[in-house]
Amino acid sequence: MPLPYNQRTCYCGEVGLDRVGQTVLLCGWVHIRRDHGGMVFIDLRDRSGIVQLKFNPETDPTAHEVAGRLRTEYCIAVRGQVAPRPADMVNPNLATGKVEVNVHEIDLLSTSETPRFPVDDDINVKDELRLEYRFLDLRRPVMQKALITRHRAVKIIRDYFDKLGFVEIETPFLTKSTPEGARDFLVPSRKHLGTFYALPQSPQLFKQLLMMSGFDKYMQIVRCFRDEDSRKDRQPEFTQLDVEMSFVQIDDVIRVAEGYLVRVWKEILGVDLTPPFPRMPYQQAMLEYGVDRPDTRYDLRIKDVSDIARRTEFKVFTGVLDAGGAVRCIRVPGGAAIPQSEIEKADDSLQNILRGIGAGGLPYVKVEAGPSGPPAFKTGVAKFFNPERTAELVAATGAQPGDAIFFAADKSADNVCKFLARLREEVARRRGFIPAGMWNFLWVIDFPLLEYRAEDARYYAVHHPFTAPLDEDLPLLDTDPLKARAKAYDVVVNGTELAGGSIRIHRGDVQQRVFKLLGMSPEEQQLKFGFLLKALQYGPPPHGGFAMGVDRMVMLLQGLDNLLDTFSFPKTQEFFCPLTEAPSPVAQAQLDELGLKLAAPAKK
RNA sequence: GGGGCCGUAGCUCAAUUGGUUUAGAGCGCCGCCCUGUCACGGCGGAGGUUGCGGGUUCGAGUCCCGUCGGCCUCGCCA
Repeated sequence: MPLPYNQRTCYCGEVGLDRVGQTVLLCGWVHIRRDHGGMVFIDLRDRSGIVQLKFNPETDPTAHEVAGRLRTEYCIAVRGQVAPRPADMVNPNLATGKVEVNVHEIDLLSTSETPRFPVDDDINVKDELRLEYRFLDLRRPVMQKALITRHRAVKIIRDYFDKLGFVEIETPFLTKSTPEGARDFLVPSRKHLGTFYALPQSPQLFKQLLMMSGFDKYMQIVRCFRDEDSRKDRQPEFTQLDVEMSFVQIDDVIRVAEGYLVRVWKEILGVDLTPPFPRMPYQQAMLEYGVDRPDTRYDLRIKDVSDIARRTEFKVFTGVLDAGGAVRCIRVPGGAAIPQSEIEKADDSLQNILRGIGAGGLPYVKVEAGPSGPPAFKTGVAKFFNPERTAELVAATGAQPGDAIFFAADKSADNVCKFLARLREEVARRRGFIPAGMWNFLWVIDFPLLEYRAEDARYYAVHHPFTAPLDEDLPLLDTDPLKARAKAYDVVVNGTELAGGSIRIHRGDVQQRVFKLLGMSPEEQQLKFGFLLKALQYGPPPHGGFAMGVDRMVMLLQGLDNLLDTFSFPKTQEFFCPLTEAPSPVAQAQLDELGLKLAAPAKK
């Protein structure tokens, strides 16, 4: 019998003791049916939770008859009376477990095929299948919670920035390709045959132009597109909080960014962060942690022991040092207890993991109490350390009996960083050095402005080509560009880069100098960035800002290690959408209209 | 772009060195029974082109080649 489902009285999860005696009208999906032949129980689910419905054949034969035909995921509306459960029938596992609804009327709104997987929190199903049936996957309470949390985080951001006087301004999705940086997604133009728009990798230049337009506080929650291979924490399209401000220095931007992070963590997690967050120069991060996004929840800091290594007889050490490399190590407290197999034998041994990223091996020593007092080394490369070198290394690392010391040696110091950074992570995880519930926020600052890539023999911008150098490093652009530091900053939390930004170049002459350093001729500069250089001629204000990965933030807030569940409709690693089957071939007529001819027939 | 692992019932998995008939199990599904369950229970049942194509072999889920898809990883991601 038809029920006025538009007159729903409340959500399932809101049916509690306070509603006992009330008549409620509920809408939702059949979570599970328990049919006793006589009495039928249905768990009804909506986005708020689950409540038990009771169908009694004696009092409500018509409704009971319908209930007997219900199956999982049928969509129904019911009207009935809320009743307390008998004391011994209370279900403590259900938020609404103290009550049930005696259903008098039911309306079967639609039936359902048997779902390909249960609509439950704990499922063990391949991601691909979940994506194909994403509409069912998203019915699962844990997913509903994830998307609602995402909504709340975004709402907090908008409220926060609105209150501070920021204006949210949309920027184009169909824009100009900028070959610098990631690979662009291209969109062919029908009006201008043979030319292409690119989807924005970020609204970087538009937000700078908005500063030149006088909107001195801009923000946008915006989709960005990068056609680079995905990872479990990377999707081809993702969402950024994009912020830009005029007349600011680094500290001003950092204060604004810290403010919203504090609010989000407080309001979503109830966690009190205490600004200002610590700041760490890039150099220190690389030396002590091996990465520009240090996880400071555990120590295991890297020590450079090149001086000691040089005076050993170990050819691996002396060899890389002669070649201008470095020898560094980390001390692992209690590391002597790590079994040999885990260090060098097993398939997933530390050594094999390091070899997988290019290390030659994993030299190490275990530390034990020496016969006459001072610690001694054993196993591994212990034999290359005479008593003097041993004492020096013990002093340098603070090693105690029972520890292990792992070395990385390479003729490239960058590689040494890479190896030990990976080792830190791996050891911390395996040895349980990562404390739960800790949120270590920090700013990494003083990034180099440029890096040099030998493969095409030119400089590249570490952040992006619009980042300003530190004022005192400006002269270095002509003398020693690699030494110039940038007015750039990244927020790192627990080893994840969450946001990054910079003060931008707001002087045309400086911008052209940087472009030139990046190997761009004046003609090329005009071709690629003429509009920026033009705008810089009309009273550009000093400005800077940052961008933050919203998806990544939501991932952190929910304790996920996978970005997929922060998106409503994500894609697989190969950028395929199992739900819509995008991308797909298009009609020949569409290609003709765009003046496109395929070099090879489309697959599938 | 490179490397690795994987693909068997609706789902998650099993199937000895290539060899036993009809490729199994749990869950789910279908039917009947059951008035207080909430992991409901009992009895019965259906369900498979082992991703796809080729090859080796007396014989292939198992071995080889190709292909499609998924995941991990290196490169890449200013």
